[in-house]
Amino acid sequence: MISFLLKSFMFIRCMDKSNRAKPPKTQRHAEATGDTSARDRILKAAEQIFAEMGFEGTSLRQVAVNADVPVALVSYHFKNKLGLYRQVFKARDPNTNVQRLAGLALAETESDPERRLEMILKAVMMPMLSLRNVEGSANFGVLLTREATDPRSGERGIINEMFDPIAKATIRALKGALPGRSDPEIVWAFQMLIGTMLYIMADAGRAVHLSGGACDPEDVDGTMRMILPLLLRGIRGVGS
Amino acid sequence: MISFLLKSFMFIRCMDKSNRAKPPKTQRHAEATGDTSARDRILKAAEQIFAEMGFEGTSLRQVAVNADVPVALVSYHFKNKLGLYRQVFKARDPNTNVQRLAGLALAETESDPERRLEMILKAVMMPMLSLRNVEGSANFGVLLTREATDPRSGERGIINEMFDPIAKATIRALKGALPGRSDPEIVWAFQMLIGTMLYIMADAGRAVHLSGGACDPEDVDGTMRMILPLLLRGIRGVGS
DNA sequence: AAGAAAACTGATCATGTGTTCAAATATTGT
DNA sequence: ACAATATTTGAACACATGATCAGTTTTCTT
Repeated sequence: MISFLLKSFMFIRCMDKSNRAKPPKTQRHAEATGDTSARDRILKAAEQIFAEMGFEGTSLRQVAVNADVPVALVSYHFKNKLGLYRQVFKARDPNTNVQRLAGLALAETESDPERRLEMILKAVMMPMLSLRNVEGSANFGVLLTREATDPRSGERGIINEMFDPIAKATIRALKGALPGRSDPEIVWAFQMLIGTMLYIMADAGRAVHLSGGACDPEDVDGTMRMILPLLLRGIRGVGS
Repeated sequence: MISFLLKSFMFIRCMDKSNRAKPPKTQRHAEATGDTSARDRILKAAEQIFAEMGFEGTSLRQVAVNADVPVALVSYHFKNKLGLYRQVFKARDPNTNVQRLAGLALAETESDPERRLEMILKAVMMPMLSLRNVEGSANFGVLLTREATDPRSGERGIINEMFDPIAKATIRALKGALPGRSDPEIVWAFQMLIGTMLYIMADAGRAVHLSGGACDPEDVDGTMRMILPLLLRGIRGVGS
């Protein structure tokens, strides 16, 4: 009788496990077999929920359910809710910022100042905007916009830690491409660039709504074709 | 003995009350005497905390403490956390949007298209940016930026309900001031305008940080002097 | 002055939160 | 094969949350 109950329990437990998207394996085994490790699944789920609900609005239990792991495993891998949050950014950091720095380096080689400025803007915006089209990366732009406009972001220090290098490199590049401009002019131009980019990344249908469908941030190429001349003309200015 | 205990209790209770910043009065009495009513104090405290902590991160208890009222009073006046949130926006709506519509109407009377476009941009941006300098209003810009970039904003409907009129009026004005431009061009220009404005409003020291102190959004006039030409040149375009 | 309505208050509820812990299981290095 | 280490698991904790309610006080109306 007891064994029957045990078997029933095991069966139910087994069924429950089998409902999981992917059988849970340890990290190293997962890497070997090509499966996503539990750690990666947590990160992926966290990115999505953090983007949708914000830092405070996200519950670790919801993350755990979406990642198909028990809650305690989140704390084991990332110690804290804040630790998980920071790791989500850390995981995205290299991919986008390396692309940007490479683009900026390319721009430096362009002698025509007209085209040089355009390349700088493209180098900064493209790696971010095109995340919308990369499988499973669509949420990061929203998350980044949240963090960049959150007053409590300073305490977490993520923006300063992770985006100061690319920000300063961009400002330096702009200064090189726009000789004669004052430093404040350059920084404000940079702020306009970032503000516009963030707003587009966070857009959840407002552009479509206001334009009757003509403007859609999902269409990265179309968006760039329209927004780049606007920023370019504004930053380049009348005379130069 | 019982009366002694009662008196002690009353005394403690009285002391507790006397610690409150302002003696709580009912709404009508408060209006008559010029004091801030409990309802207004709740709204004011809510705006500040919603801005700092976000919708999910805000606790009604914290709002109640800052407003110096018992928690239950918040639910009494605003039914819900969401009800409170919506009322914070409703309370700010007329002041800013009336100013903007008035500014747009003024711009319509300007015949010089050059100056007309400048007046439109000023009409849209100034009422928002200058909130930073209005006593007790500094937080609303941050709150609005949060809401405008929150994916869950659609469910609440605040942005669509409250800013569609001014958005469409602005787009109409831009279209009038920029004949020959396609509709998508106009909408993307509008998005750049709003994105830049929101990012500046939400700025919590990043502009100062990147510019070494030269760029400070707190200085509304200085900010407008720098950011307006950038947007103007971008939107106006080369030919016109 | 008296009754009606509005404003206020403290207590309580069910629920969900982040985090911790000891025990079980799997993987690795020797 | 064995010990050491890394990962996984369920249960539990202490605490905060939004919301509700009955009862009191204040204000308004007549």
